Amino acid sequence: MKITDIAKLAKTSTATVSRVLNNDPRVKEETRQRVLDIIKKTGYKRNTLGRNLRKMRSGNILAILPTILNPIYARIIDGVERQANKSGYGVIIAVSHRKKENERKQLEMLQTKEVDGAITFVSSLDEQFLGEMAREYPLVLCAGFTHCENVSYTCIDNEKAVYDGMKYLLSLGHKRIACINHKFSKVYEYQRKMGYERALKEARLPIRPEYMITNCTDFKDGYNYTKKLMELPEPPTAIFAFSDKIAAGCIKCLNEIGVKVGSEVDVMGFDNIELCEMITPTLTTINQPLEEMGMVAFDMLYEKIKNIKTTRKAVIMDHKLIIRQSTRPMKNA
Amino acid sequence: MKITDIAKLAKTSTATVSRVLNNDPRVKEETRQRVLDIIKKTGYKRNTLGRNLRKMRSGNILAILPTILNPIYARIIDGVERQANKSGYGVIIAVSHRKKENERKQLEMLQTKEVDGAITFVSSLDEQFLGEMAREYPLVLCAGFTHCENVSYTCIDNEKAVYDGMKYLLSLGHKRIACINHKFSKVYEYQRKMGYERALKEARLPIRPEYMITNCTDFKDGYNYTKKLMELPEPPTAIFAFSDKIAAGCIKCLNEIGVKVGSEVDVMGFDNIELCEMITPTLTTINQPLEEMGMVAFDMLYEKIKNIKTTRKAVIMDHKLIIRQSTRPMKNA
DNA sequence: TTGTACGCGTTATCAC
DNA sequence: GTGATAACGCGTACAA
Repeated sequence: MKITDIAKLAKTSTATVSRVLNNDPRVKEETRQRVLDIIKKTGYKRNTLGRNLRKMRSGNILAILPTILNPIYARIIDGVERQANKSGYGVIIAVSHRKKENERKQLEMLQTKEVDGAITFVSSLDEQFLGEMAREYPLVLCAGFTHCENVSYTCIDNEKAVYDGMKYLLSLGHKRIACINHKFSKVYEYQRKMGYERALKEARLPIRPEYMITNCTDFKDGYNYTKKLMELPEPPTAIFAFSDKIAAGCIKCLNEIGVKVGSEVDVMGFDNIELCEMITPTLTTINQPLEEMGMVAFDMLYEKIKNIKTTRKAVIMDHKLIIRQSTRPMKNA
Repeated sequence: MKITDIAKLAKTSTATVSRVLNNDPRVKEETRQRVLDIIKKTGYKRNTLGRNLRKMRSGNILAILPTILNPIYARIIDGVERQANKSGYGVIIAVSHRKKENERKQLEMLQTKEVDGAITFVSSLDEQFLGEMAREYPLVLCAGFTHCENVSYTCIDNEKAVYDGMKYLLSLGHKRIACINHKFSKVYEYQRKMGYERALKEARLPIRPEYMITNCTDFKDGYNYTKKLMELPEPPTAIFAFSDKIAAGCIKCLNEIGVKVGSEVDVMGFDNIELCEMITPTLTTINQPLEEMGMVAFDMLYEKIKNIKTTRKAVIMDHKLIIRQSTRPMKNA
C-alpha cells in the first residue's frame, strides 16, 4: 500500500495525498476528509524510506558513548532522547569502547547520511579530525571541553567544581586532602587537577604528590588506592574522588579497615549518581546536571541541523555541592 | 558526489560502480581498481538513504525500554548493541516510560519502515496487540515472558530462580523469610511469587501474608517496607528482595536501626548489578545474564528479519546464585 | 564482464 | 486547490 494506491482510491493525485499527509493547509476540507477516510480504511502508513530519500535526511541522530554501562551516560542519554523525541528525531546509540577506530567509523555515519547529526562524549579522537567533521556536519560535544572551532559543547566548570569541593573540605578543617583522578588524559581531568591545586595554594597548604592519585578508573581502583593512601606515614584525613564509584571504593576500603568515614576520614565523590544515597554512610558529592546536559546537547545539535552555519556555542552548566554523611566538621578543627 | 559521478570519472557505468561497492566478484580486477581509485580520490561515500529505499530496509532496529536509568536495561542494551553492530545494524532506543500510548507509537516505526525490527521489554501493551504486530513484523520480547504466538522471547526461569534462592535461605536455617516483590503486574512477578510459595510449602512452613510485600518499586520503597517488616511482632530473619536496588534499601534500613545484616537478619537481592559489591555488607543475589539476554534477543530478531516466517522461539537463560556477605548460616540453626 | 534502463515511495515544482 | 511529473541515489534484471 503506497501513496499512489491511496490517490487512486480517493480519486485524486499523489500530490494531494502527500499534502494531506503533511498537513498542508491548502487542501479543500472535503478532499482532505476523503483522503483521510481512505487512509484510515486501508490502514496505510507512509513509507519513511522514500520520504527520507526525497528530503535527504534520516531523521536520526547518533550518540557515541564510550560505554553505556556507566550510569552517567545513561542519564545523559535520557535527556537526549527526551528532547529528540519532542522534535521527532530518533536516537541511535553507538558504543565506542574508547577505541579510535570505532569512533571514526561511527562518525562516518554522518557522511553516509545514516544520521543527521552526532553527539559525542569524551572523545578519543584528535581535535583536528573532530573539527574537520564539524565543519561539514552537525556535531556536538557533551560533558566535555574542546578547543575545536565548529564543535559546540556543554559541560560544567570542572576546575571550579573541584575548587568548590576543596574549599568545603578545607572549611571542615582538613589539612591533608588526597584526590583521586581518572585514567584517560582528557582536558577535564587536567582542569580538575588545577582546581585541586588552586584551593591548596590559596590555603597555603603544600601540594603533596603522594596525595594525588591518577590512573583510577573504577570502584576497584578506588578501593586499592585508598588502601595505599592509608598506609602512608601521614595518611590523608579526607579523600576527594573525582567519581562517585571511585568514592564508593574508598568508603568500602575504609569500612573494611575499620576507619570511620565521616569522622576519622572524610570522603567526597563527583557526579551525584543514585549510588550516593545507597551506601553507608551516604556520600557527599558534586552534582552534575546530566539529564539537562543531554537536553542542551540535543538542542544545540538540532540548531546545527536546521542551519549548519550557526556559530559554535558553549553552554556551561551549574554544578552543586551535595552534602551528606561522608563528610563532617573535624573534631579538633 | 553520487554514484553516477564516480561512474563518469571511472569511465564505466553506475552498475559497475555499485557492484564494486557491494563486493560483487564478477568485476574485472582492473576495473575494480580504477573505480576504487576514483572513490578514494574523491572521498565518495555511498548515500545510505538511496540504498535503503532501494533495498526497502532501514538498517536499524528499535529497542523500547521502560526507562534507561535502570542499569539492568543499560546492560541488556549493551548486549543488543554489541550483537547488532556485528551484523551492521544500528540500535535506536526509545523510552516508553511505561506508557501504553508511547509504546504503541514507537511500535508504529515498524509499519513506517523506520526500523526493521523491534525488541521490547516488560511491555505494558496487551498481548493481543503485540501478537498482531508480531505477525507482520519482526518482534522480540527480552527479559520477559509472553503467551503470544509469533513473539519470540528470552528470559530466565523466574519461578525457579526465586525457588532456588529460597532453598538457599532455608538451608541456612531461616524459618521466617519475607519477600519484596515489584509493582507492575507482570507475569514474571507472579512467577516469582509462585517460587517463593512453593519453597515454603515444600519446607512445610506457613505462608504469611504479612511477609509478602508488593508494590515496591525502588530503593526508597525497600527502605520503608523493611522498617515496617522489622516492626512486626515476629519480624523476619531473612528478606528476599526481588531487585538489588530494593535489597540495598533493606540493608540501608537495617544498618540504620542497628540490625546486623548477615548475622541477625539476612538480605538477598535479585539481578546481580554492580551495586552488590559496593555496599556493606556485599549483597547475596541471583544473577541474570543480562548482556547475554540482550545478545540472544538480537540474534532472534535478526533471524526474524531475514525470514519473517521463522517460528517463535523461547530461550530460557540460566540464573545463578551469587553468595556474598549479606547472608550467613544462622547461629542457632 | 559490462551497460542500459527502470523502479523503490515520497515530495517539490510548476502549470493549470 | 489540484494534478502531472521530475527528481532524490541506489541496486538489479536483463541484455549484450
